[in-house]
Order: sequence, then structure tokens, then C-alpha cells
Amino acid sequence: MTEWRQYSELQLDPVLRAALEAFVDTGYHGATVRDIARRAGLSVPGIYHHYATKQDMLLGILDITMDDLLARSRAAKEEGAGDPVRSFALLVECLVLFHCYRRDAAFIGSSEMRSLEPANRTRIAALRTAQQRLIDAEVDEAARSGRFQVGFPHDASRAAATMCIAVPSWYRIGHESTPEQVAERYVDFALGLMHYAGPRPVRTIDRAPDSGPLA
Amino acid sequence: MTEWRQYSELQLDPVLRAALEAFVDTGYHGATVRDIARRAGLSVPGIYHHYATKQDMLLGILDITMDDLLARSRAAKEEGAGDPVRSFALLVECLVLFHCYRRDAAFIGSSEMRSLEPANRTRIAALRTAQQRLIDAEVDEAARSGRFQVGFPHDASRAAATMCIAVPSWYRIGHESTPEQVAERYVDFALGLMHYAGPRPVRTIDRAPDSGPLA
DNA sequence: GACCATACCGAACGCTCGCTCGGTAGCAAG
DNA sequence: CTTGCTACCGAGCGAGCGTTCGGTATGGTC
Repeated sequence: MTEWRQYSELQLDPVLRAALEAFVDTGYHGATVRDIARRAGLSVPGIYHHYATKQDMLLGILDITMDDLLARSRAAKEEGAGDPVRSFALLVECLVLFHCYRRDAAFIGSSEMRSLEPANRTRIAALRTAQQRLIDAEVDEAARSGRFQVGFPHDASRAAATMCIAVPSWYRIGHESTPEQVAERYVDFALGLMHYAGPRPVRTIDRAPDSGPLA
Repeated sequence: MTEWRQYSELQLDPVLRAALEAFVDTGYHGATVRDIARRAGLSVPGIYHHYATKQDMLLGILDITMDDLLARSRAAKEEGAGDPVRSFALLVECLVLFHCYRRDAAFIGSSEMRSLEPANRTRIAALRTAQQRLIDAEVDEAARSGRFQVGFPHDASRAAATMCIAVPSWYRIGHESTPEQVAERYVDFALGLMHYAGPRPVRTIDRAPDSGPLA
């Protein structure tokens, strides 16, 4: 994953795609297998041919989503290797792009964790923690070197991440701003949050609103 | 509501208290009326004597919660009247204190909006919008006067609010930090996010961890 | 042409859901 | 000492839930 800024349609089989739609509309508990089947154009047993339980569908969506996010985040972080401020900025850019382009999946990832059975939740939560640690590490280092003038780097890192994770609650593709514009603004907000006063370490490459594969 | 920093236990009747617990644990659709009844120490018909439907219980919780938040926010804003930077800082402090002390109710307020029937959702959404407008107005004014050096005040305002609203996703009473400490840090983060460079306009009154009514 | 795996479906199982019916116990007013 | 109101409860209704059973149609393999 070197092209972490590049998004095409998320690779989900028809069943998971239908399940994701249903979960977004009514939540995991509110979505019925019959509804998922209808959205997928299948019968109910047709669904169960591919997934043993409704829980497995949620788990499948979350696994694929978190793998995608982590791979992109590691690539973004790598691009700024050696400069924690730059790495942090790239991680924020990556996180916002992801939450715009993968809005639905990302939304389920943050809202339906509690619908996972304990064993499954533990596994997915570990991936989420790993994602947060990527950011924490850069903030810690930037704070240690004095480039981030922030008294509580751990809290600041979490605050920055949560504001990105909340993007799906208001953004959708077709919004007046492109994902790239939102990401650039959020990088600016996040650096301000860290009381970073130096030059802006990255400039996101803006894509015209109608040229992206999903726009 | 002049004492907007003061929190005692949220005034909910035993049924709504039980419903809130259940909604927090398993979500609105995942919570059963039988579960709510058990938590309230009542039979199922005992619950229906007080509320006609499960939906009414969610609505009752959200109404009381949003009224509480709006009253506190208006009082906080008033305390800084005339100085938009100060008003903004007080609104952020208020928002964070609320999301710490009223964690459960606030969490339901942001996670179960989609479980409301359309007519009910419209009404509660209007209250949430009013809350956001309170903040937007101060940010707009501070940006116009140049004290906030932020290119997209509307986006920045939303980013600041969402990071406060996300507090219940990780904070709970008994955490190593007090609500007052968290609020003070978040005011600092939010002012940084706005690229505010001047003196900090407020200092939250810290309460010792064991002296608050809920601590 | 027999065999098997894949990809489904109609019908229905057992269960739990939100909700209701027909009560009862306690208490205050007349 | 009856009447009426509030605050409940045991039992159960009809509907809908996640899931399964016993098939069928298709297409490749030997």
C-alpha cells in the first residue's frame, strides 16, 4: 500500500455490501437478515450459504475495513519517516481521507464495536488501538523535541484522532467540499491543536471535485 | 441555570434510568423491554404503565438530556458575553464537563439519533443544531475580528465540537483525570485548533477529585 | 452417464420481541 | 363501605427474529 491517497470502491462481496448498507441504515441489531437478503437480491438461505451468522457479516466488514485503514496509515506514516511532525500530518490526512471515502464502513467501525461478541470485539479493538498508537508515537516524539507545545500529548493525540473519526457523522461524498479539501483543513486544525507554530509540513494534493474515481 | 459547572445526579425516573442503562449496554434496538423492566425492578406491564412505547423512553431521555445541555450552554455563553473568544472557551468547557458528567446520556444522544422515528428525530436534531449554532456564532465573530486565524470557521467549529462530543467514547467517571482537568485541556486544544495565539481567556476552576458530588 | 461441489431457494422451526388483556392491592374521598 | 384512581403484575398475543432443513439447478470431472 504505497498509494494510500488513492481510493476505488471498497472490495466487498455482494452480501457484505448489502449488510453494510443495512447496518448503516438501522444499526446492527436493527438490521434483519431478511433485509440484508433483499438488498443483496438473494433469499435468506442464500445469505447463509456465504456467512454462517449475522455476526460474521459484521466481523467481515470490520476486518476488511480495519486492514485497509491500517495498511494506508502505515504507508502514510512511512512517507514522513524521520520527521514526526510531517508523519503526524500525513497520518491525519490519511485518517480524514479514509473517513470520507470509506464513510459507511468507517462509521460502522466506530458505532458498532459494542455489537461484536466479546472475543471478536477484543480482536478488532486491538486493531483500533494499533491505529491510535501510530499517531501517539509521532505526537510523543514531536512533543519531546518541543515542536508540539502541548502539555498532555496523549490526550491531544486522542482529541485529534476523534475529531477525524467523527467526520462520517456529517460528511458524505457529494458534499460541497472534496475529501482532499476536508483533509487539508483537518491537518491544519490538528497541527493547531498541537500548538505547532512552524511551517506547514505537507500540502495535500488537491483533486478536482469531478476527477476522482468516487467523486 | 447559572451554575452550569455544577452537576448532581441527572433527574431521571426509575424507568428512564433503567432504559438509559440498557441502551448504553446494547443500543436501542438491542435493548429489550424485558431487560429494562428487570433493571428497573418492575414487570413488563409495570414499565408500560409509565411509558407507552420503548420509543417514548428513548425520546424522554433525549429530551431531558438536550434541555439540560442547552440550558447549561446558554448560561456558559452568557458568562462570556461581549468576548467571543471567552464565550467560545466557556462553551467548550461546558460541553466537555457535560460529556463527562452526563456521559451515558450524552453517549445515547449522539449514538441513537438514528433510532428515533422521523418526527422525533427532527425535533431532537433541531435542538442539536441549536447547540452547534451557539458555538458557530462565537467562532464566526472571533474569526471576523481576526482573533481566530482560521480559514474555515464553520468547519473548525464543527471539528472542535465533535472532539468534545467524542469524549464519552473513552472517558468515564473514575478516570485518572477529573472532568475539570479534561475540560481545561480541551479548551486549550480547541483554542489551538482555532489558531488563537493570545492569552488564555479562562481558567477552569479545578475541583479536587474527591470533592465533587459525582467524583 | 455418474458423481460431486457450488450456489442458491421455499418453507418452517423455536424463540423472543414489543405490547396488551384482565386482573389485584393500596389508598384517599364521599 | 363503596367508589375511583394510581401503580402495578401473570399470562399471553401476534409478529418477526436468526437460523435450518430438505431440496433444486448448474457446471465441471472422470
